[in-house]
Amino acid sequence: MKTDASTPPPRACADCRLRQLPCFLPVTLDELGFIQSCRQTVQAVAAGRAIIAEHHVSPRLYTLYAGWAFRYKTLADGRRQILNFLLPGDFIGLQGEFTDDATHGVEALTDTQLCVFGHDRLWDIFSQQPRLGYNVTWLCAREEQLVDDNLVTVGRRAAAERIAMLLIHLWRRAERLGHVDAQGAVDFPLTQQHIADALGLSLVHTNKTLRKLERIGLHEIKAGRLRLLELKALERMADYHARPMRQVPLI
Amino acid sequence: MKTDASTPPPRACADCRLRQLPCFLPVTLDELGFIQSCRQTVQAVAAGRAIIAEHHVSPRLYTLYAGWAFRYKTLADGRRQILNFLLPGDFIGLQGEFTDDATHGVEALTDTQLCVFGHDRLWDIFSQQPRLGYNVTWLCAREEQLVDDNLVTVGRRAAAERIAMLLIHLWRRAERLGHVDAQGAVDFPLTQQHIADALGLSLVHTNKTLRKLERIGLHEIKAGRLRLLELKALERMADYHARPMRQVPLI
DNA sequence: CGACCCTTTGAGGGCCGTCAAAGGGGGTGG
DNA sequence: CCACCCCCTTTGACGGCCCTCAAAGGGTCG
Repeated sequence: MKTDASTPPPRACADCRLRQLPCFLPVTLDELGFIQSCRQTVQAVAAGRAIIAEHHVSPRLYTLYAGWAFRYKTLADGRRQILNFLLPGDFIGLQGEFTDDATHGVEALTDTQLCVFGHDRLWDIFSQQPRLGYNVTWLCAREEQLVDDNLVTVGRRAAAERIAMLLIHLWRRAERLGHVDAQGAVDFPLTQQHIADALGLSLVHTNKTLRKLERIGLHEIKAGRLRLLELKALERMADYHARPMRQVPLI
Repeated sequence: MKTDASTPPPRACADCRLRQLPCFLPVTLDELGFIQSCRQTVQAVAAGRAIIAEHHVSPRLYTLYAGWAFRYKTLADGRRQILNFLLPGDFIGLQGEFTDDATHGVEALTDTQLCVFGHDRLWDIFSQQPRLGYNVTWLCAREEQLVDDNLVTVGRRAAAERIAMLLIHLWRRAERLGHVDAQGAVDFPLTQQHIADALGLSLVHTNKTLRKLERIGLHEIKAGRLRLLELKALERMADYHARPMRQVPLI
């Protein structure tokens, strides 16, 4: 039902468990071989450790194979903003390709497994496999959408609306990946501090608002798993509009 | 000194006034010819009119040739969030390529001139001119950075810090394009409502904060032009860190 | 000259931030 | 196996930043 973050990606991309999920675009055998030739190595990063350190340029690109991570930025005095969460299949490190100073950090939220690509292969992707280049752009545009959405949430929604939004959003992303169990629950590894940092709220107010939503029976977070008990009510509260699910690329 | 929004782009891309600016990456003659062959037509959009209507999928891509615009999203009850501002050279419409529902609107802030590309040419760019495909990704990643920065601002900065951030940011972008006059002023076509919508503030509070910064002499907005009188103080207030200026692609 | 948009200022209140402290749960070491 | 510790969660108190409501002033265009 879920991808085990302790199992590294298989040696052959053809055996990749992610690729077997219906939410990812199929690739040709040729493209698959090319992707595998780009894959430098495999790497495990433990929960709480940096995948890309803030203010450091990473010479690598990654595909998140298993586990959750997040992109973030911090101000000089320590205030932190989480930009978006990364789930299996997400591509990491593209921003570093086009700027001299690394702009944000990436941290593992759970234990993670990563497929590692040398950044010098990025140009090879575009020049040798145009369709994969197109897909890289696709992934980039898709990540920008996530940030767009989060910006609207942080800029214009009240605390309860923000939390409703985040819960629905993450639940849906986990659902796509087949992580929903028979009880309608998904793994939910965020602490309330993560939620606060993603939503532009304080920890205390995040806790009070979460408890309020839970008390009126909209959702339940128990033992690191999230269930949405009143999806419609949450969607109404957040002004959430489901997007049609569409296959996305996987590099 | 500034690009006149009433002058349409020249017939030949080789005569493009934007391309003569040092902030844009040079292209080969071959690429230039290709870009011109992709350019369907030219379009003027008056201040306040939609370039891409919210909730409509645009079958077109644009390069903003002259004038300012902005991307935004609105909630059902009318609350609006501006995601980022668009200045000459920015590429518009990429998100629409990869999702079924259009996710955001684009509105002209001033009178604008646009170069129009059919969206069916996007694939041609990747397949026939890999380097231009790479550049499209570059532009996409760069726009995401803008949204990242704005998200940090809205999520974690206080009102005065947000405003300082926006003023510096927009001034710098205009400077890159050579829009600074001898008095250190740039065109600044935003209303306070735009500033409020970009920063997640109310109009009233935006006004009061702007006046406060102006009263202590940090900046001046007069006759639609902005001057930064105390750049260092503004940067300290905003925790702003200048990024090295680097040439960017122009499609 | 009136209409409309944008700016400006005041008053009052509520949402959310900070400070403070206790409770719970899992891991580690004695 | 128990004790301790650390991290995360939870709750209360209080204050301030920012929101809403309201209304007047200025500039431009028809």
